[in-house]
Amino acid sequence: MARIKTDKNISRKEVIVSKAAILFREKGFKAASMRDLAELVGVEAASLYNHIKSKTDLLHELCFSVANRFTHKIDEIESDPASSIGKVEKLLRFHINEMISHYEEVYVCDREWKHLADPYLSNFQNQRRIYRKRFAAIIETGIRNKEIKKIDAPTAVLIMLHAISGIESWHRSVQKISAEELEENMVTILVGGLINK
Amino acid sequence: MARIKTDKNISRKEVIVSKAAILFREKGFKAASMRDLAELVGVEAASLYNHIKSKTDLLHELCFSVANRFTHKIDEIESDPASSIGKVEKLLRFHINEMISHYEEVYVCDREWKHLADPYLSNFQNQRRIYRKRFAAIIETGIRNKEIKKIDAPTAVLIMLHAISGIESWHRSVQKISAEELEENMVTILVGGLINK
DNA sequence: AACTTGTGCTAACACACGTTAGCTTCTTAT
DNA sequence: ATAAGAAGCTAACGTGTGTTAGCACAAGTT
Repeated sequence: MARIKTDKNISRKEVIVSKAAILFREKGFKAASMRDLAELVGVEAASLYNHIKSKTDLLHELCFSVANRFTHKIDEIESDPASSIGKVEKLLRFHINEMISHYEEVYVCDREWKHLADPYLSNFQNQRRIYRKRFAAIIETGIRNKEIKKIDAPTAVLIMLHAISGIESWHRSVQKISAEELEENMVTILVGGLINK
Repeated sequence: MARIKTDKNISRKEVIVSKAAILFREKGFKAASMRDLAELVGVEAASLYNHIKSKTDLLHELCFSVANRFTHKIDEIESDPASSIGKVEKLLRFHINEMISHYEEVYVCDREWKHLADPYLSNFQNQRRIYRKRFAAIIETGIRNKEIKKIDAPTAVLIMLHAISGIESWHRSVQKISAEELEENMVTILVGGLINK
């Protein structure tokens, strides 16, 4: 009889959720089976249900924990006395670091949210839409300030957010530059592409 | 008895493949069932097999037709007497236009290739790796020429390619800027982020 | 020590999936 | 008109899926 190993302060459910992130990232939500997950956790599939409600629930858990982190960060940044370009850079660096250090969860949230079920799906889409609007608003302020080139702000947001998800390829590459170098390169190119002049 | 409608010069198989692109884009490869596809085509699921070999085969078809278009384009651009930055811009514009006008196929190729089966999977990964190296090589030449900032070329490639896949969000947004504006904005930001001063 | 709760197991269900077999019907060429 | 091939249908297969029921053992509490 195999027990799920837990360190102090980490519930068995949390262990399952984080293993699920790894599995969903690797295979995709639909292609990952509960039996796969059970094997990864070291237990029989049915045993998982002592800790979780359903497979979809795992996805909820992952998606909203990530989404909430970003929402809190943009709250913080909006009330930060920095220039617009400074705010953009801060947000960008936050995204990059999240993608580097919480790779699996962020990636799964990014790519697999489509498989959420209503009402979570609508909630998620809403939260996402609002986040992007707030991000775009920061850029628009920068454009009015002449800090930022005259560009379409939603397009700029879309470029940034998707460019960041490219860190997935960095994670899987064999010859990696360091995380710090990666961050600096991304900021140089992306912020460099926005700055007026 | 419902027949698959075909215009001149479009085989029934091609109709199925292009409907598959739409479906796979919307639901993801694994979540899309052959019965879904059949309904979209206007026929019973079993009837599809008079025209195609398997579900996976549809994915092969899609992925390689897209990948080959990009391979041919980079062949063409490499032997083009343009500056490095000019080459990058041309390739970037090609990607953007492909993503705009062959949305479903390009998107599916981008996101669902993981579900290819060997040996196609290895072939695809190989082709992709080589393509990215060639793209990076163009950028590296530009860096040596001082046309392009001193950055990590593979990172620049990764940013560009992923930024482009953000056009997905543009497609699904209600208030769209025009395709031309989108292209110009993306080029401004991305090429602008590379140019040395 | 006794009891309660938590955690695991095996077995099984109901269902959805990709695909095949076998037959019918429509289209086309002789 | 008829034969041949293309394209459709229904029925069914085997398999893998998420999940539940029912039971056994372990841990924690009184």
